[in-house]
Formats: sequence, C-alpha cells, structure tokens
Amino acid sequence: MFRALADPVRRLLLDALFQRDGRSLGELEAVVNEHVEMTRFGVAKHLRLLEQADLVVARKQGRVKVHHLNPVPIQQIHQRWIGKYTERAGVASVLLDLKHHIENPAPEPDEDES
Amino acid sequence: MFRALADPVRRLLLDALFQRDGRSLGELEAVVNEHVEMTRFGVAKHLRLLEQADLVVARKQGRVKVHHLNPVPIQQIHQRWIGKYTERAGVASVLLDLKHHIENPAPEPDEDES
DNA sequence: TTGACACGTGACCATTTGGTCACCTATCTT
DNA sequence: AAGATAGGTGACCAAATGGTCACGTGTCAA
Repeated sequence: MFRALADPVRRLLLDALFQRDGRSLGELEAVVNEHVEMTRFGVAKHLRLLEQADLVVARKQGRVKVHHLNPVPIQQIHQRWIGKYTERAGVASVLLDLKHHIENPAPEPDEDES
Repeated sequence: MFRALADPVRRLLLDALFQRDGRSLGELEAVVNEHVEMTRFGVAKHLRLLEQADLVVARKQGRVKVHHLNPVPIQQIHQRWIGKYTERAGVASVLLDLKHHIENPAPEPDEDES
C-alpha cells in the first residue's frame, strides 16, 4: 500500500485518474509519456501494482480496460496513520483543513447528498 | 519521502519514536527486535533513510545518537497529497476528524500556545 | 474473415534495496 | 591509560523492483 505510493510514476497515474476517472491503458500511457519515456508494458505493470494495492479498480469493457480510482484506502491511510501523527500538532491542522474546504466549495463525487 | 514510508521497519521505527521521542540507536534496535530479527546495522540504515527523508532528526549527545520525530513533512503529505484525494469525499471526513480531536483532548507538543 | 487494435503473459536484464560483516572512531568509566 | 560502550564506514551479497521485448489472446470494423 505505502509501497504502491512510493513510485512517482504511480503517483502520476493516480493524479491522472484523479483529474479524469475511467481511463484506458492507452490514455494513461500517453499521460505518462508526457513526463517520462515508458513503454506500454511499464505503465501496465504500474497499473497492476495499483490494482493490487486496491488503489485502482479496473474492469474490461470490450477490448479496452477502464481504470477507476478507489478513494477508500487513501481515506484509511489518512485516518489511521497520518491522522495519528497530525494529532500531535493539535487541532490547528484540522481547522486549517476545514477552512480550506469551506473556501473551496467541495468538488463532491456524483453521489446523492440528501 | 513516500519511499521512506514504504518499508514496514521504517514505519515501526516512526511508531516507536511517536510513542516516546528521543531514543538512541540501541533502544530503537531493541524495539525492532521485538518484531523482527535485525542487526544494529540494518536498523541504523533505516534510520539514516528516515533522516534523509527528513522524517527524523538526530543529534549526537555524547556517545549516543538521539533520534527525534519530525512532524512537519508528514503534515505536508497530509495537506498536499492526501487532502487532495480526501476532498473528493466531501467535508465529511474533516468533520469526522474534528470530532475525533474534540473527543481526544489534544496531546499538544511542548510549544507555547498563546 | 481478415486484419488492425487494445491488451496480457512470461522470460529476461539492469539497477536498487535490504541486510550483514569486518573493521574503525569516539566517548565514558574506572 | 585501558577497557568497555555506542556508534560509523565501506565492501559485499541476495533479493526485490523497474523496465523491456517477443509473442499470444480477444475484440472490433470493413
């Protein structure tokens, strides 16, 4: 899990999926190639690692494989590991976060908010 | 930085320092050996990586090297990387954090809070 | 159906990483 | 000063990682 986040290419992949979800391997390959040179296979390998770490979920749709970002494990890291350390800095950081959220009106996921 | 977090021994080390700060190499070695077998050199190597990642600051005090946890970079990860993703889940997670902080009265660092 | 397209597999190689060891330095104690 | 204590260095080795390539499979379109 942390291991999956340890590689810059993988973080780039996550970023790309964060900007627009549901991309194919080909698209992702193109994105990566804007930054570093890498063949399709390399990208596919990284994607596979991300899947194994459960950070990305992929399903086959015809002949393309569509990749989706999975926010759950990141939340978990945030809550059970990072949070533990940020506590030490007191409530300040959380308030700071809240302020941030208020000022940037929430790009909420397409779910039904009651 | 992420790389430094990618190893379980290193996370264990951070945990140990989190529980009690300012430990020597020998102490840390003992802690690690409660979980896995590893020589002093192995532990020292991990410690050095953590220092390079700026997650741990060490200073020599006589003949012992005292290691201290550095919360800053973890905060940074939290704010500039994790936060970016958790935003997607809306304000909820932050409020949840806030609730958590309120209920667990803040073990604040020994700094002057005005 | 034939071929182009999107992707997967297993073998393979170079580099990095995790870990150990023999030896050395610096400090404290007596 | 002498020995014990705490730690550092560089060489070294095994294993994991990152990356590529030659092939093979399934899918769409003409």
